[in-house]
Amino acid sequence: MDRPLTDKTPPAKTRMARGPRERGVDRVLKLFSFLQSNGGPARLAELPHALGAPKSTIYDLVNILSEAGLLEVRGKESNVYFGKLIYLYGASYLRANDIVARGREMVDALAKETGETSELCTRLHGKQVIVHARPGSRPLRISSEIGSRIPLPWTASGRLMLSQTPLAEISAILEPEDRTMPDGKPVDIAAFAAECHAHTQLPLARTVGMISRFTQCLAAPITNQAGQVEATICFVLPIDIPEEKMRMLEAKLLEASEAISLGGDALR
Amino acid sequence: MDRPLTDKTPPAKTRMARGPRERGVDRVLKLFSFLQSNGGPARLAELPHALGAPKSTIYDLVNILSEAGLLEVRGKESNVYFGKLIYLYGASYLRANDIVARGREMVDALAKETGETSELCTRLHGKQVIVHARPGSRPLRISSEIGSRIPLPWTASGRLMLSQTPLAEISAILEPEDRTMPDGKPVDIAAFAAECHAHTQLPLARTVGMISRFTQCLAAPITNQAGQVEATICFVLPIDIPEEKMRMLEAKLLEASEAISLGGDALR
DNA sequence: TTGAATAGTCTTATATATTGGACTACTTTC
DNA sequence: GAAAGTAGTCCAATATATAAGACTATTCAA
Repeated sequence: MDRPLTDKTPPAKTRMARGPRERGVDRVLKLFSFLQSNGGPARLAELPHALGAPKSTIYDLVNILSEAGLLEVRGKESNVYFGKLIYLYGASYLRANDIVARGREMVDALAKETGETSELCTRLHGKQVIVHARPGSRPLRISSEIGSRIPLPWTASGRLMLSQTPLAEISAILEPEDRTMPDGKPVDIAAFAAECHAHTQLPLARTVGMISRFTQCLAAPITNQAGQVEATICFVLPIDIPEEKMRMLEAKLLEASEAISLGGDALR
Repeated sequence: MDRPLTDKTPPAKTRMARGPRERGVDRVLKLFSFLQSNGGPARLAELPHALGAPKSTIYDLVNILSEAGLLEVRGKESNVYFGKLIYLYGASYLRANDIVARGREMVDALAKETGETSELCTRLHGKQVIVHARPGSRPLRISSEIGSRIPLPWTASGRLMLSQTPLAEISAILEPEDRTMPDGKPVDIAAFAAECHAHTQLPLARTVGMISRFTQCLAAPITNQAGQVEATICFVLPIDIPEEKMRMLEAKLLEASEAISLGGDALR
């Protein structure tokens, strides 16, 4: 959905170390996180420095993880990246979450049908994550990398995903880093929460020129059986789209949203 | 490719514990492995018993992992399964390994075009793994779950994936559990290695009635830039397929194999 | 309601994983 | 070929994560 100013996935937060030694599991989480934000393989020898971790620890853990298949180490440069096994686990996730599976297909269909960039988003802590995206057929491609994370207040989807969340919880969810708008202004949490809650009755959300001056975003919720917003589908559009086409896209999106959502229609 | 007698993914091996306490990382690996072989969410309270691990450890680790997003804990039953983040990491793997990405597409295309069940396989230790599969249009569907693991000696793909591997290494790769054929007979490693090496010159591999009496498998290698067999594409077919159609399928498969492989054509 | 079973939390001790750093092996540079 | 740098291995010490188990909370049955 709404697109980031930069495609570079931000470094991503992990729990702070509380002493001179750090848990193996935490090191692994940071390693994964680093690899993803790196966007590709990293040299094994670089990792200790990049992660602020001792050489011995990293060499040990990479050994274990690559032996298991979660990581792969390649070439004489010892390039480290995610391995087959993690891919298979990801596939298991997909099989178990058909909302996501069906959402993906819907995104593809919408993009193909309308020619507009379409995305499937979810929430991870205080950010939305682009889970799947299909660029439209416009000459100027507005693309966001899969996996890129954007603070919830920056996006239309974010408002939908928090539409059922009470103020206090919203406040708890948003990390300090998620409380600044793209233009640098701080987020007024109360006002933001109000915007979110407005969408309890209003399935479509729209933000205009929020992340980029020249784009707008139109989003619809996908709800699970319990009626909670689990994900959103959205279009990323140029701001100057004709009124009529806009209507059409809104209709399509609503239709898609209803087709995928699993009932309990809290958002009508 | 070749299909398993049972769809149930086997428990999968992990490094043995060497004392009264076990490393956190190892517990995590076992947990992941268990979840996958379980085929779906498991109750949190069951996990300590299922993994032979202390309650406190598992509760602790699941907390960390679910907070990170690698696992998700749902409902009042506390059902534990893979989370969004692991899916995103899997997607990163896919982006970095376009052999797999293109192989998937090819499998879909082949299945659609020929109506036969088609699969993409890789190797993980002594087993092959089905990375992607598309069932054919036959009334009797021969399906293998994505992620299911089959000992290399049971499959045509296995022979291709070991075609460049020296006997000693093959012997090291095959775990005890991978050295028994479906009918219970032990694998003659030397003979098996010879079969594998035969495929250095011969791109197509075929096994008839090996896993199931009524099916055969036809496989072709996918090589990386270094000319190593990284994966295979294959058809799973009934044994009684007409000679003529067989020829056609062989041609298709060869063509596909050449289209995807990244050169260094060690296998001609 | 009581009782029993199941699920989850918290604390404390000790077995060991993490760490620093010395050492080796390998590359690159001059 | 020597020197300097880079990559990887190995070992021993101690900070702490794992584990045991007591405890609390919740669910279910009668």
